[in-house]
This record gives sequence, structure tokens and C-alpha cells, in this order.
Amino acid sequence: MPKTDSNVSRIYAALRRMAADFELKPDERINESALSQTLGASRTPLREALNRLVAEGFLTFQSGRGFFCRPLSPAAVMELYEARVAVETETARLAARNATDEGRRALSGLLDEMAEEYAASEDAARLLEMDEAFHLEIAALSGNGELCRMVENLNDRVRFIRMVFMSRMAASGAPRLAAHRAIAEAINRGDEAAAAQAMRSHIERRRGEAAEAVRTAYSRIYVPEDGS
Amino acid sequence: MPKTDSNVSRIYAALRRMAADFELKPDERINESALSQTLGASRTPLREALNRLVAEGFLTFQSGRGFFCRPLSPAAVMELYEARVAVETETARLAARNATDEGRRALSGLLDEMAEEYAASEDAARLLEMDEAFHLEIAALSGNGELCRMVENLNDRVRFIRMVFMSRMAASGAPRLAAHRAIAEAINRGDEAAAAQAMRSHIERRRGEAAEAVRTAYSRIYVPEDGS
DNA sequence: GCATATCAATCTGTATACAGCTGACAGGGG
DNA sequence: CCCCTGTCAGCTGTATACAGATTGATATGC
Repeated sequence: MPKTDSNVSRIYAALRRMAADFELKPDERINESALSQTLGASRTPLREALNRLVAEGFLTFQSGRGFFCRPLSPAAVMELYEARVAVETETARLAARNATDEGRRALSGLLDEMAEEYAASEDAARLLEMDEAFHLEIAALSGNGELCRMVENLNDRVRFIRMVFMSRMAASGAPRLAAHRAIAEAINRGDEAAAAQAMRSHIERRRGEAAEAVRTAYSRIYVPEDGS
Repeated sequence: MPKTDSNVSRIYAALRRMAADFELKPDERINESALSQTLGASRTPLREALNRLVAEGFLTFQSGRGFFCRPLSPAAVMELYEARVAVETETARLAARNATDEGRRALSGLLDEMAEEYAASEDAARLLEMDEAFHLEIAALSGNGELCRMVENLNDRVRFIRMVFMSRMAASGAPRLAAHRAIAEAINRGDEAAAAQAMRSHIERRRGEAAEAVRTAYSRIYVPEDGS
């Protein structure tokens, strides 16, 4: 067994991406034997990875029936957005309180880099990636590893929906960039309340579109690739 | 295999309790073979449960070395308290916004029941149980299942430390009860900002004591039971 | 024609076997 | 005296086998 490094982490990463992208369709039952063959491993490490993903909210589990992909519903997405508000208003607040000067400079720098690419790029995936990097950077500045984990988990679970947003509204990145600047400036001023409030309105603004986006998302998941 | 119901969930529950109570000592390496014998099962379901607990933050994992109990340090406990602030200020806010009249009555009722027992009981475990029930009820009133999960997880992970608080300061339940009343009243008025603020100061008040409590906690974990 | 019972195919839950890796210790060389 | 290296016991990582549960289809009675 001359593997580079642990097999289960490879399986875990692959499954996590598949679940995040809804390659496993909502509520779809997972056939362990088939999946283990697809991934080139036996069921034992596969099930270990599946169990981790259940605990992280990417999958569900019913005793005796097996593992399923998480459901995709407007209500579920709304809950995730509310959870993001809860966690990220606090990361913004703590970042404003705790960030070092070096950290503040790094945040501003990140924003400047993004500004250029924002104008140029129309690649939704790339825009989303930068957006997530910004939110993660703030979490890092908060100095709280637990909150970082939460932000990362929530980001990954709403990525698919956010991707649908992004590619639908295409080039409207400008308001988002402005909102990011407002958040970063509040953090750099050390204004906790303003940072928290800016983050809250930034996330809540998108929340209401969840219902519509979920409908679009379903069509993406179930309609075959347009290359056919 | 005539088990009542799934073996892995039994193992999971047992391990979770053991980890929560630090029967597995901080950073202690877990011997899978020995533990599987203790729990009366084989290593396969044991490892599935261990993987779930890693994802939930009760254990850590190092490839090739195995599973370890989570560390117990003042910094880690502080992070958990900050995460509680993040999550529970939002559950309080959402509860104030969304709770039905029936829900509000239930919360008041819960508080009234607790008031009686608070005065009478000096059982720290029972007091803590009621305290957690109050916080979980608010999470339920928020109507957000995701936030409920988070509150439950965080409560379980700080339970040991809170237990140390409780039994050290013994009969000082009165201020906590007053704080709970303030939170409940804000929720019942539908005053989101007041509910969030009351919850924040309620949790933050205890946060500072973490460092001291961790020291006490260590002595509890490593000093043998006083019955010896 | 519909509901129900039965049965086979399939899948999950768990035990067990074994290969490879890790960490500790002893012995030899610098 | 310290460090380096070979060896070995023990543990982890994974495959596989098999028992019990589930599911869906077919047959049967009303």
C-alpha cells in the first residue's frame, strides 16, 4: 500500500467537494459499494469519511438505511445564511478589536488586489473565491480558530447557492466590493459596532434571494450539462 | 446481532460523554483496540464514531498516529465562549423576532419552574442542566435548526468547564436567574437588540473566569476521586 | 383492480485479518 | 558521553467476509 499519504483524507476531500457541488443530488441515497469503487477504495475508509461529513452537515444519515446528501430547500439555505450572520458579525467585531496593524494592512492589501480583478474578471467562480478569501481573512484576524472553522464550514455549504447567485447577476460585483470596503474600513478604525453592522447588512442583503436561487439551483443540478 | 438499535450510535454517545467529561484526558492518545474492548465492539464502528467526534471538535486526529482527546487550555475555552456569544446573541435576536405567543409562554414557564428549583437545589449538575435547557429553548424559539445544532455542540464542549464554575461558586445562582429573566423579558417584548445585548453580557460575564476554571479543571481531571 | 403478503436481490452494519507505519529501545560508532 | 541506526512490539489503515435489515417486485386473495 504505497500511498503518498492517507487514503481517507483523499476520499474525504473528494466527497466533500462532490457534496458541496451537489454532484450527489439533494436527498439522494448514497450507495456505498458503488461509491467505494468509483473512488478506488474499500467501504471502510469511505464510511469514515461519510461519518465526518455527516457531523459537518454535508450529509445526513438514517440508521439502517445509509447516507444521503443533505437536502436543498429555501428554508435550509435561509438557516445557513442566518448562521453566517451570527458567526461573521462576531468575527468582524473581534477583528476590529484584536487585529494587529500588520493584519489590518494585509486585509487592505487583499482588498486592493481584489479590486483590480473584480473589474476585469467575469468568472463567477473566481469572484466567489475572492469573496470567500475576504471573509476568511476577517475570521483569521478575529484570532479565534473556532470561529474560523465555522466560517469555513458555512462557506462551503452555501457555495453552490452563492455560485448560482453570482453567475445569474454576472457583473454586479461593484456593490459587493463597496460593502467589503466598508467592512474593512470599520475594522481598520477599530470600530466594533460598525464592523459588525456592516457585515450583518452585507450578508442579509443576499439572504432574501435564497428562495429564488434555490429554484435556479435545482434546474442546474438536474438538467444535464449543456455540452450534451 | 440482536441489538436494540444501532451499535455505532451507542458507542458514539458513550464516547461523546467520555470526551465531554474529560474521562479521556486532554491530549491523551486513544488506543483503539483497548477502547473497543472496553465498549464491547470492534474497531470498525468505534472508528466511525471517533471520526464524527473529530468533526464535532471533541477529538483531534493525526494521520498515522491516531485519535486524541481535544486539548484543554484557557485559550481554547475562551474561543468557545466567544463562539457561544456569536451564536447565542443571534438565537436571542431571532427568538425575539420569530417566537410565537405559545413559544414565549413556554419560555416564561420554563423560567418559573427553574426559579423554584434554583432556590432549593444546590446540585451543580442539576443547575447546569436547567441553564442549558434555557439556552436551548431560546435556540428552538429562533426557529433555526442550524443554530440549534451549534448551541448544542458548544454547550456540550464547555460543559465540563461550566461544571467547574458551578460547583466552585456553589449557591450564587441568583444573579444568573436574574440574567435569564432579563433575556426572556426582552424576547417576550420582541425587543431584538435588548435580547441580543442581554445574552451577550450574560455569556461574557463568565468568559473571563475561564483561565481560573481551567486550572481547577486540570486538578479535577488528574487528581483521583476523593473516595479513595 | 387494489391491497397485502412473500420472497429474492441488494445493501448496510460489524467483525476480523493483515500489511505497513510509528515510536521506543538497545547496541555500536564517533 | 552523545548520537546514530537497526530491530521489534504494538498500533493504525484498509480490505474483505458475512450476517441481518431493507427494498422493491411478484404473486395471491378479496
